[in-house]
Amino acid sequence: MSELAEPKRARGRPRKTEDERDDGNRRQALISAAAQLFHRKGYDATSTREIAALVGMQPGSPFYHFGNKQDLLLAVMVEGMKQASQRQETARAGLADDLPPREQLRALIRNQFDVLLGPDSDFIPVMLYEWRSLSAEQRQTITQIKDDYEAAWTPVLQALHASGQLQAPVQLARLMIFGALNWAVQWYQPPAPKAKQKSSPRASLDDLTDAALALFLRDLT
Amino acid sequence: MSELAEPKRARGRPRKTEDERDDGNRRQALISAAAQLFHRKGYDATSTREIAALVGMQPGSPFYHFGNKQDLLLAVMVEGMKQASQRQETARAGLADDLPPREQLRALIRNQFDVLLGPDSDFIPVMLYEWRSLSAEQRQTITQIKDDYEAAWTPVLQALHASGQLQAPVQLARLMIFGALNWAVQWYQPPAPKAKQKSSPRASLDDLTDAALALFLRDLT
DNA sequence: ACTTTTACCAAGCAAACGCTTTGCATAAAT
DNA sequence: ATTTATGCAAAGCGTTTGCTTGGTAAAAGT
Repeated sequence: MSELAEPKRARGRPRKTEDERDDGNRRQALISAAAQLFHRKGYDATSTREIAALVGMQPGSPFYHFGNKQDLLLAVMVEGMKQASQRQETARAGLADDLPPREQLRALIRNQFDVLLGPDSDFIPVMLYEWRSLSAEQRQTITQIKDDYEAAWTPVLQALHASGQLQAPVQLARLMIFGALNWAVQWYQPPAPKAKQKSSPRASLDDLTDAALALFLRDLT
Repeated sequence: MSELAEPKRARGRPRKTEDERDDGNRRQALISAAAQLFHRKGYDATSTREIAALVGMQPGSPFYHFGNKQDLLLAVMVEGMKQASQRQETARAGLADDLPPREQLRALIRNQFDVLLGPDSDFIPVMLYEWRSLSAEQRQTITQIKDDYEAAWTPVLQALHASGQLQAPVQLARLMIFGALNWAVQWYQPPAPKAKQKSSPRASLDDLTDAALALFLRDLT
């Protein structure tokens, strides 16, 4: 038998007053929540209901902001690449042009570790490990953005190759270097400040950067 | 209206005759099919029905051989690691012990590329990119096997570090090297034998091995 | 000859999923 | 003051999914 429809009055959800308006940032909240969950559990293992719950919405409401789940995934990746490109651009702008290529590479690597492993670093790992779930056209979109991002590395690597500090062919070297860095998402755990660190003292992002440079480059002494 | 139940007689599925018996290898067929699909589409995006269909079974039948889908995933990974360990062991056995460490590393890297990118190389990529879908205990199982596999690299890297050919700290170097190699799953496309190769001539696995050695090691001339 | 085990098929269940639809409260625009 | 647009809530629809259950033909064991 059907239950009697109880009089649905406004429940305890706090209504927004006029001074705490959101403009467009409920959409941003959805993107952030999706990035978190996609990173922790993966795209397929995350339901749109979970994302909605994390921002305090009802199960169907995210589909007002995004046509479907895939579009939300794409938005996460685009947002991540936008941030990463901005960071990389400001990092490169902060360096003198005549700085030795080794130091330019150091800055690029350090920035990449920050984007991959630093605080609020859910977006890029999602892009790296969930792009299979995009449609073909969406894939092309982010591939283009990613290629632009990675293109900034090539001249630096070419300079290092010309000076003999980098021996491997530049294009393959670039792919392998990105592999070495991006793979850190799989194993890196940030150093625990107050822990005893008895067995394996965890490395900082600066330590990783030093190790990467030592691995890829030979110094010309 | 419900359709009339048509008399269900045995349909055209070919019954196995006695001389084409399978013994235990229907289970193996399931593992292989699962490895293929998990590699192409990912674990979550692959249904057990697809796996069953690929080996010619009915949707419920795989659960006779495996308790659930996760167990099948674990079986794929264990099978892959068993093969990889065997290959690595025979590759190491084929080398003289006093071979220069650089050549030992070359053999290890070449074997890893084979396992990752060679023919029938679905198992290890699945292990590398789908381990999140395992339960905690299952993860521990394959982590142990993987650690054993990777442990073989440490003495070689230590020898290279001692001789000055490898500058980075050994443990971080190992992680980054595996990253560089494993990442190739994301971008490598085998060379097309008859293609024109006008834009980017695709590299062979030997080329990749040479590039990796050139990237990581400095020769002592 | 009889029983047990193996390896499935055939059918379907319950839950979860992505997504749609309708409606309503608020704010902005006219 | 009235209309329009925005940003969801509420409810649910249809499909897909992992998995179960009951049966059965063939092989293996006794």
